[in-house]
Amino acid sequence: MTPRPFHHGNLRAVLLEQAEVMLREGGVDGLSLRELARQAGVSHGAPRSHFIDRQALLDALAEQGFDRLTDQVRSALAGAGPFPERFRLVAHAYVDFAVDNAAVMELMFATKMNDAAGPVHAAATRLFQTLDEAMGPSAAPGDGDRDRFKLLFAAMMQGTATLITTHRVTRSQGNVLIDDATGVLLGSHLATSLLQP
Amino acid sequence: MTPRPFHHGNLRAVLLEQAEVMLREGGVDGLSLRELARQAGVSHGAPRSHFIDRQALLDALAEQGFDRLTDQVRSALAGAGPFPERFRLVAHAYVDFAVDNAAVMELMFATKMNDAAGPVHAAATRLFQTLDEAMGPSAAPGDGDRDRFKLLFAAMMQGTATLITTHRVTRSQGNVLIDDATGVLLGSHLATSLLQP
DNA sequence: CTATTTTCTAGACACTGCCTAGCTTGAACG
DNA sequence: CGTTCAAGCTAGGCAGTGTCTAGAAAATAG
Repeated sequence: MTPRPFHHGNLRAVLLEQAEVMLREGGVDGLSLRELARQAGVSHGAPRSHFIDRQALLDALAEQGFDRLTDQVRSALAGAGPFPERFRLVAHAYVDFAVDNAAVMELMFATKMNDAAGPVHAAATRLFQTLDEAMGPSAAPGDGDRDRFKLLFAAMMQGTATLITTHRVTRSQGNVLIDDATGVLLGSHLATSLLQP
Repeated sequence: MTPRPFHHGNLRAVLLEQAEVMLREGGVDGLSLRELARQAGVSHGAPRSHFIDRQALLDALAEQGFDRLTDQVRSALAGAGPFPERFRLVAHAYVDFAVDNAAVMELMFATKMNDAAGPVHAAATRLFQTLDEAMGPSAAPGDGDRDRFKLLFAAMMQGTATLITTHRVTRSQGNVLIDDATGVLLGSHLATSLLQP
């Protein structure tokens, strides 16, 4: 057996990758730093060089989650056509991510992540900016209706995702819910300024 | 010092009460069975007679949370006047609870609570039924629009609550959001069957 | 009064996160 | 090229946790 080199080389990346697997299988509680080190073939203290805390690991996972969700929304937006359809696609992309990554979503929207500073909140802000882009070019900066519409849309997606991941609603019911939500939102008076720029 | 009697008498109730205090102060992670036993003045194994698991304790707290939220919604409904106002009051009651009991809400809507059986899910169902009553008497059983409206309303409240508790939105922004949401929902075509029974 | 069941105690075990001291290695620098 | 130096890793230890067990104490039932 060739002994593993002392320096792993890219331990951090491996840990993050394995951590997400563990997260998916055993939830947040099932994520142990020591077990993670064991699977990576390093000593139990090794992860500390890359993540000062267990919470630091969770933060990194949450940040990664926000970035991936942002990418998913962006790519849904890339192949989007006429205007009302854009929101349907974005909403479905959002909820799809939430369903496929329920454990990560739980990290992303944990009350722990409350410090407005920090990379996690920054990643969340990036996601919000992407949602902003979905609404097309801003007519006037500080558009009140526009911001309120965005929050409404975000709340709708997040709420729907929660209802599905907590099994309060089936997946297909969730799809109907998304379509209803986007339909209702786009039919509201808050959307008029977006539809007629 | 008079020694505490061997039998505590109502340990379960005391544990639940103290657990909620600990939950509020230190979050889910800060809730320790041993510390709980210490505060109650019993041995570390005592809680096991009432909660087989740590998870069983969390389940009980979640169930209690659902019941309290249901009560809060009910009492908001009790003093409600004209129709459109009912939803505003219910939504505010819901979100108020979520803000004041963020840690408990996290338990209530954790992905762990996924078994459709069990008292937690039952308590959640009771909450949903209460939401149903908020819509007034059902015209026809199995009203599709009615159910879709209910889900839309639930998703809206839950999403708004999440946005606030995760500090993505301030409390006052949240209040605007709730009013916007109820306004938009009640102006939608899904609400027509409710407004004209 | 006795038998049984519930409630609690006390000890043990495996496991966890975190801290510390020290070894190994790659890289920077004179 | 040789020497520092910092980063990455090991290994041991500590306090704390959840869970299991055997058994004592008390309430309850017969």
